[in-house]
Amino acid sequence: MSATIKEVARAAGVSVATVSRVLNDSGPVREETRQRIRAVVDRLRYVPHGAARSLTTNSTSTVGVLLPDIHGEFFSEVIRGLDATARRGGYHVLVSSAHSEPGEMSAVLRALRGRVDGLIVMSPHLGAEALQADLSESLPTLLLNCRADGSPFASIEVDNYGGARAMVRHLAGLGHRRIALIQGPAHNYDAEERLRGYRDAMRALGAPEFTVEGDFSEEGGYRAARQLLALAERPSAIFAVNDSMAIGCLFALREAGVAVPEEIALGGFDDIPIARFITPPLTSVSVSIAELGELAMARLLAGIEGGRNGVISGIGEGNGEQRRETLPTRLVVRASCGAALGGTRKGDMALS
Amino acid sequence: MSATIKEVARAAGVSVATVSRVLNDSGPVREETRQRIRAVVDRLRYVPHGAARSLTTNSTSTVGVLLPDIHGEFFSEVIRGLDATARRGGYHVLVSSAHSEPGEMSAVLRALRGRVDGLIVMSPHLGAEALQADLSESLPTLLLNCRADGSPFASIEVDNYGGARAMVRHLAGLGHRRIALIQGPAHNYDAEERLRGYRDAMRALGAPEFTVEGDFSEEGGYRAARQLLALAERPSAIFAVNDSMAIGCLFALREAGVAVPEEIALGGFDDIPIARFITPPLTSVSVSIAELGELAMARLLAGIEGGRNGVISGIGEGNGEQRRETLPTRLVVRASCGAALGGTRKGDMALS
DNA sequence: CTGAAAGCGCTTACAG
DNA sequence: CTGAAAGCGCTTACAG
Repeated sequence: MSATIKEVARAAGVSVATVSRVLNDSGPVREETRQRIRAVVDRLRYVPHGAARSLTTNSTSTVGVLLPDIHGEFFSEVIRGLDATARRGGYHVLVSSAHSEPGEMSAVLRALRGRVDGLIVMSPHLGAEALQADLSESLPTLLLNCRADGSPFASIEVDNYGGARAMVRHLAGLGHRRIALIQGPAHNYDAEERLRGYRDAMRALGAPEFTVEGDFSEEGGYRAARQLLALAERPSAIFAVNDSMAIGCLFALREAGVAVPEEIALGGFDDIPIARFITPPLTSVSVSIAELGELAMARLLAGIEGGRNGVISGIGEGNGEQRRETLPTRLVVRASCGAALGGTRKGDMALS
Repeated sequence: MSATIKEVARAAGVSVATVSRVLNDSGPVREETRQRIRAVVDRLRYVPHGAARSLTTNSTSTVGVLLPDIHGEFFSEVIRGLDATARRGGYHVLVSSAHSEPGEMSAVLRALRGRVDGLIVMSPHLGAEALQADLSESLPTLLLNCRADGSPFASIEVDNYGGARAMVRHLAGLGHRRIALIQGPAHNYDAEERLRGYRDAMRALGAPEFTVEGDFSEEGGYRAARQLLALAERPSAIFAVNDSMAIGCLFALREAGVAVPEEIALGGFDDIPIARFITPPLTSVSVSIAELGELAMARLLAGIEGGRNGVISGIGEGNGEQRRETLPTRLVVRASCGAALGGTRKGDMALS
């Protein structure tokens, strides 16, 4: 059992009120008293009891983060960004991951009451309206990579649409017309936006659309590639909507003896660290995930602090002034698309 | 603002004590009363206030998880396992990541007081003795992949040593003697254990040791490979102590026109999902990370519940009966080491 | 500058 | 089966 404020007070010969004041730097305290108390605090290794403080201040210094069932780098990176800026702001992060079913999501959201000062919800499966019932406008909330149209909450998302368009245009610029798309999981917002970008770009080019199902996994990319290879008229380029699938696809192409990029050009999305270290290095759309996490947390904390000060924040304050931000992507051209043929790692070219 | 227990009590025409009883299924309540209260709870969407409950029960239903600054799949997987079993047990997870400096670690550990019922600390940089000062024997604590010798806490670790030995022996079995090792970051426990496994195995074979520095990144593997290639007498096999480095290494070999596995055989560690989809597919040591997380959380929760019931648990109960568990690894043989030459994905062979 | 006391929202003996 | 009351460890007006 650790010490309580009462024990500190007794040991320092003061009231708990005074101890509280020096702990929180609130109210005036005689310098000598302050030092005496500080000394006792250190000696007793006293740390205020979180729950007690939460109860009286009605704030928890923690934010809840709900993440879907995601694998790989993305998850790590986004947490890294979220956690770093949370800590800098003096907040803790309560995570809950692997929410594929809506019911689970609801349960967790409920359980968080009184435990968090705000919420970051990443829900590529569920649109904002589906979440609405479980979200409270009185709790600062930020939607991440979520279909957020018409929701009263602020949101941040990656420019999936723009990134996908850029990739298609780049491939088209290299002379490709038969550009196939390996899709992401059904009902996934990121995947759908990338698909939309592809479609619009293809339409603008007057090129034939050409899609095959996928699921964001290497295995899925592999299977999709096999399907494409079985086609009478093969595509001249393949755009996998994430790098994992692009890598699975590349494996299938190599297995089939198809030269990349000579026979089929290849592009991915996400620009995971491994992308530049496969052969040929993978052209991809770069997304700064950690930055996404940082930005999201910064916005949420601003909303929380703003709400505390009665400032209108647009973060679940029910004022309808919900902010919506989009994080830009960047096309990174490497050898897999044929543009940088023979180029080495050093030859990375970035097109904003 | 959400409803409080008092409002529920008033609306149901009972005392708060009775409401509390039905909420917690403690004590007897007339069926009719129970139903009336349940109805009000639902109507008001009442959820008990976490902090208040924590304060009176002196338990938080949350466990803290401290993770080092790790990237990639590992992080996601371990969280997935931890979170899944925590939720199943009715616990929340407070994560804090990116602890590279000891000071940071201390600060976070302090801040967690009164916020968690137990702790999982993954600290490959710091040994248990370094953590000792910041850990309390009165708080159930489990050390993950941490140099835990002589600590009063329970611990779980991956069998890095055994996995590395298995890899070396396998390579040796294929006729290799000049087996180079690409090391992990200095002072990293996992890396050191893998190194130790390599050394012992090489010594047992009477083969010459042969190590070069690395840092667990693709880039580090790339650089290490360049060093090895510059050697007058090149190794005939390279064992990178993680897959990311193996992939960077493979890239360098290919760039230099060295055939894998014909000229140089290659092995990694971790068996990340991508391992089987690179060319050639990577022989690696498989670790079930999600399982590691599940096991760790299960042990911790048992310790927490046990402590609650006064049972001796060996999880930071100060009784010196600290349990130490090791999660086995599995060698997965693919084409990169030359054993499965010409084999396809389907040709994965697993040697326990 | 300092202290006594109320109150945050719960749970839990203790009575009845 | 049910309720009144104490208490968990804090913070914060309110007095002095």
